[in-house]
Amino acid sequence: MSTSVQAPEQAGRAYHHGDLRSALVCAAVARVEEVGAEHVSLRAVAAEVGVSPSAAYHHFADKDALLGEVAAQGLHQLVIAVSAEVEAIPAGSREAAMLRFRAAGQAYVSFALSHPQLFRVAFSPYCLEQPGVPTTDDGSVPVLSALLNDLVNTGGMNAAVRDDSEDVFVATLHGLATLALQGMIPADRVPQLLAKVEQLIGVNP
Amino acid sequence: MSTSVQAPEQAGRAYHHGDLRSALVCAAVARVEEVGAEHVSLRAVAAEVGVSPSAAYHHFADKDALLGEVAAQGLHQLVIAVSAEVEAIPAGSREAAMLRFRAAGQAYVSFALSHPQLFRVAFSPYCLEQPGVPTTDDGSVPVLSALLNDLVNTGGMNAAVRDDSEDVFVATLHGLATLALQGMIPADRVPQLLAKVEQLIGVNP
DNA sequence: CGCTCATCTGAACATCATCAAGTTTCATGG
DNA sequence: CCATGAAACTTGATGATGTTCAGATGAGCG
Repeated sequence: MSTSVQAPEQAGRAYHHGDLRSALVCAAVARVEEVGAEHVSLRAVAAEVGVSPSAAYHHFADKDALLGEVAAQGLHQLVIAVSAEVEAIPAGSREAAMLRFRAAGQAYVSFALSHPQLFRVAFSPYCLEQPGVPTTDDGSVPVLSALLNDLVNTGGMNAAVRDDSEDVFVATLHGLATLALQGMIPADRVPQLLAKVEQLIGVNP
Repeated sequence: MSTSVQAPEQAGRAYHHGDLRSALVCAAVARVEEVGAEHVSLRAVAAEVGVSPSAAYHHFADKDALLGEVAAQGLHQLVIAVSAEVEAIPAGSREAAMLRFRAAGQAYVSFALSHPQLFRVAFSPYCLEQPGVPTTDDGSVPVLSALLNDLVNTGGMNAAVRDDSEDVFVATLHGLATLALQGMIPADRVPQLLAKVEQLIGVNP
């Protein structure tokens, strides 16, 4: 459940060198998930870590920069979550490729619904101010790109269809997740809609 | 460009009855578009209208409620913008239905790209706290629902395909708009992708 | 003319982001 | 082993912010 950002080794210890930067990001992520990015205060985050508010300014230019890191973390965790579900299914056959594809879609939406605030901040303006975030060329979610390659290679998808399908698929997935989060699409219809997407996009059973 | 929310009739006039509530929402919308919802201050909005900060509390429970109204306004303006583009094309023939369908998609994305901050706040948690916002049954964007009906009626789309296609189409549209806004899909690829979506969703030329 | 009520103001409070200056801690080289 | 300097953190302060509340103000009604 936790990721690359670690809490300090020993609690209660005086910090100074125990990688405060990561600890702050970690606490900020937690706080964002609790109350949403718009209600997070720098001071509360610092207090949770047991440090004075100004300490944060030795690691981040301002509050927005901290939230930018949270956004990057959110994107990262999303990729991790999707990858984990996909890689839990051994690759190889065409059937496997399809199962992995399906798992990716479900994992994407599941992540959004189980970490709503983190998902939201990951696609907020905060992550725009952030360098090193996966952009277009990188593919918004590289895992998905790889999955489509697998599908094509194992014959589960027509190669000619692939290129445009990638962005469309990613967009649909993201839209479903967002609208479901917003309550504009009932969450229980999502699996059915995902199946429909598969069919439309040209995944051959 | 402006919508149902009006500025007071005469500038410089003492308010007191000139519909402060609407004026505040209007100013808040402007402020959101300038600096983004996360950087809007209640005080600045009040000042822009020429009123003391506390006056706002006679019309809104708190700042979040004001931003909730802004979110609702954003959704409303989105619907208006899409409707306007669609209705600029006279209905009737099958070809017209298709053109209208295409116009709707383009209008949706255009609105997102030209009013990024307003679009974002419209699909933020703020509008969840808001009653009377179009939800599932209403259809997230009712215009789109009507458009699909037209397509089916004029033979531009198979009726059997329609039902699931609606949510998928809306989701894809929304995903495209969101990711384009985020820079995760190049804006200049959007028209091409919209065409692809049309084809996938089963619009018959 | 005077009453009343919703509307708005003023001043106040707690909290917030941010910064300048001081203080602690640590690693390092003599 | 200890002085030295840089980096990490704290203290204290400043101005802006959200929010509250007691009162002023003005409109409409009797």
